Amino acid sequence: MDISFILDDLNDAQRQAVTLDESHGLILAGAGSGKTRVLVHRIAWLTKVMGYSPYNILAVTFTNKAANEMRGRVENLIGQQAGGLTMGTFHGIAYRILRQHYQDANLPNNFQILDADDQKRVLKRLLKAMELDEAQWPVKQVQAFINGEKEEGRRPHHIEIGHNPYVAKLVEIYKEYEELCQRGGLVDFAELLLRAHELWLKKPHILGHYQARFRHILVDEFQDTNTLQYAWLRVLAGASGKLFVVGDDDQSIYGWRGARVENIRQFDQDFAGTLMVRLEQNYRSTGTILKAANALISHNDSRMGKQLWSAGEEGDPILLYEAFNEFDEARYVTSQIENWVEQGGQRDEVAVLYRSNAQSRMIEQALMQAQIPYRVYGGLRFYDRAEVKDVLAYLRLVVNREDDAAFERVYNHPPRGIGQKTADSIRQVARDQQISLWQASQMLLENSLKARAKTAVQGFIDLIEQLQDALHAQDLEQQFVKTISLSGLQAHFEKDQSEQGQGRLENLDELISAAAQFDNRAKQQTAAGINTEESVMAAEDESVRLDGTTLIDNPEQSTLEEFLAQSALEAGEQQADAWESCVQLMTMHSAKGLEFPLVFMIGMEEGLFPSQQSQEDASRLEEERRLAYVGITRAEKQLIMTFAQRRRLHGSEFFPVMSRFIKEIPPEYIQEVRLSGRVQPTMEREGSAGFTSSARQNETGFQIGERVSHAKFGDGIVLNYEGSGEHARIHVNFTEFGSKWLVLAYARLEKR
DNA sequence: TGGACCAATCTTTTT
DNA sequence: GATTGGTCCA
Repeated sequence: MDISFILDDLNDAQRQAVTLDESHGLILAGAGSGKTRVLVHRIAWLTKVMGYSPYNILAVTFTNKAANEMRGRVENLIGQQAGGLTMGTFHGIAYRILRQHYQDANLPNNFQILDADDQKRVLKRLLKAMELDEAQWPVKQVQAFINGEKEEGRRPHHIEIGHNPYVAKLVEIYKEYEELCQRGGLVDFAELLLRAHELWLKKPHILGHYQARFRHILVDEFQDTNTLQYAWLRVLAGASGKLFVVGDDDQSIYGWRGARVENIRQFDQDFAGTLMVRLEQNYRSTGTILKAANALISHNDSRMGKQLWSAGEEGDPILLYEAFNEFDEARYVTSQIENWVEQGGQRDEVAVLYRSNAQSRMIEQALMQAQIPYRVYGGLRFYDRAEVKDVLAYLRLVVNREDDAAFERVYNHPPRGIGQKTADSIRQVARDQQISLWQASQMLLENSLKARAKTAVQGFIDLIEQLQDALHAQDLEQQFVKTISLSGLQAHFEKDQSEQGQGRLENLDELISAAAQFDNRAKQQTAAGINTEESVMAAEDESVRLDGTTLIDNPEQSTLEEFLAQSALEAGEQQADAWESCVQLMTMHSAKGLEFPLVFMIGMEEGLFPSQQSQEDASRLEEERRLAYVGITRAEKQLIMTFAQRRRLHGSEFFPVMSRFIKEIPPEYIQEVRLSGRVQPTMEREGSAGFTSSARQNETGFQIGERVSHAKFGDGIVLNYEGSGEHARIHVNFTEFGSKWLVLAYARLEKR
């Protein structure tokens, strides 16, 4: 058999990884070293050469995007056979397993997924019901605690309380939250994994099935796994399954959300007979960029060790620009992008990377002014939008009346006269009786409710019942159309003539067409069902079935339920103006896995990057350094770093120092930019437009050193001023209150 | 019930 | 400084 199509375009290290024998594999894949290629070719090798059925292979990723890309590339390589592979995110796969064995997992068959936002709302309500002060028990912290414990695999009874009353209370909340979710058939993200893990431990025959089935488990971005995911993989692999994990300890940047670099560092100790392969040849960046990256990351201790190299050109030095302030920084970035385009470059070949989202604003303004189209990554994605979630909540309630999270979201949205008091009494009854809000409403209807409230609540109950009837025997698209109109959401948003209201209506239309599309695909899948059935038969054990390819083809689940699950598990791409070539703006975190010919790293300053909060702790600082490493290695041809002498942040002025990460790059790879016609910093003042550097004009009417007085702060001396018009601000050192920046228009300063 | 006003907050984010 | 969440009032 001709296997050249699998091996021909691989380098030695890649080939070694792809052709590993029956052992565990740990592939240390540097940035741009072809890690996806190795995964894809490994799958081809296993199926075409080693003779494994696609049904014996599981490939796990963190994001849907990665899963989709892998599936596409495997299909290109091995064609139709790829359909039999089980591929997906940790959460997606856990979900399918729970669906398949919902009874054994002690879940109702219509259980719903609670996304992070829903979870927060549920917790908020719970804290209120438990009469806990929100200032003392911030929802965010409680949420982080519960998710953190779940991700460590701990239930409330596992947690060591000791004599800590604070922890004791958190555990109590965790416990109540758990009961609430169980009653409502609600499963949050961490719960998906934890339940699946517990299911395996409790039901050996189910575990045995999956262990027998998944002979080879491939994992992408292994450095990002948390404790639970690691345990999950370990249990699944069992004594005979083979793990093939690909990752890069130097690119571990999610420690703050539970990822453990230790998982990749200690892998070969936990899995005997692991063969390690290093992929160090980089196909992305110039020699200079790689050397700079290598030098930077070598400042971290406890690395597994890796040196990226390239057979390509050395390329241009990294450019370093010291801006006067953030305006100047943005202006410089913009002018460089204009140069790039003038010299024949494309706008979408350019990425501007920053540490925190707040930094995008300046760049956006400058790009807008220069009329350069751009796209900002991050922010709300489609299924996260409020109006979309509203519609989904109605449907969730139709599917599962016990879903309190959905009930809370829509019982009075759009407004239908169920006020605070009525809602409170419903919640009270629900809590006292340990029943759902839905049941509590019905109970209240039977006895104590004033006429007006009664009509309102009855109206809502009738609406949901009516919706259910209306949806019966309709296709998915019609179900959404009906829901949007009957719920009153349509009319509600139509009333809003603003741009925002119009946008919401458009999103609802978009949701309808997403539903139509999903339905079509579902029907196609069913039509091709014979094929699927055959392949399922090929699996070794029919006693427990897992449909590996899709969520479809589960007779107990309606298309609507499938759609609801998918919308929770895949928040959806945020729409981009696809037809226009855009400059890409994003955080360094979201840049991981991407590459661009021209990359800017802006705000390279102590306090910003590395961020203030990471300065003290050595391990967090190392993570920041890895983030810088990720940023640098995104660049293919040219890397430009900038920092500013002064920067306005959170409303006040700072004078930052250049980031240590720049100093950690040997100077021979860096070229400092000096602009010939640059305005002297002391002379430079920003007008209200922000990007003109005219000489200082004093529009304030005050002089530096002048004595002034303020109604609240008393007497002081003018230190400085800036801006003009209504943005003009003045810096005053008050005798009693110290120095403050005041907006001149509001301060009503008086001369003394 | 919605608008207006005030206070608190300000890494990074996928599922 | 800008956003967000909460509270207060017509």
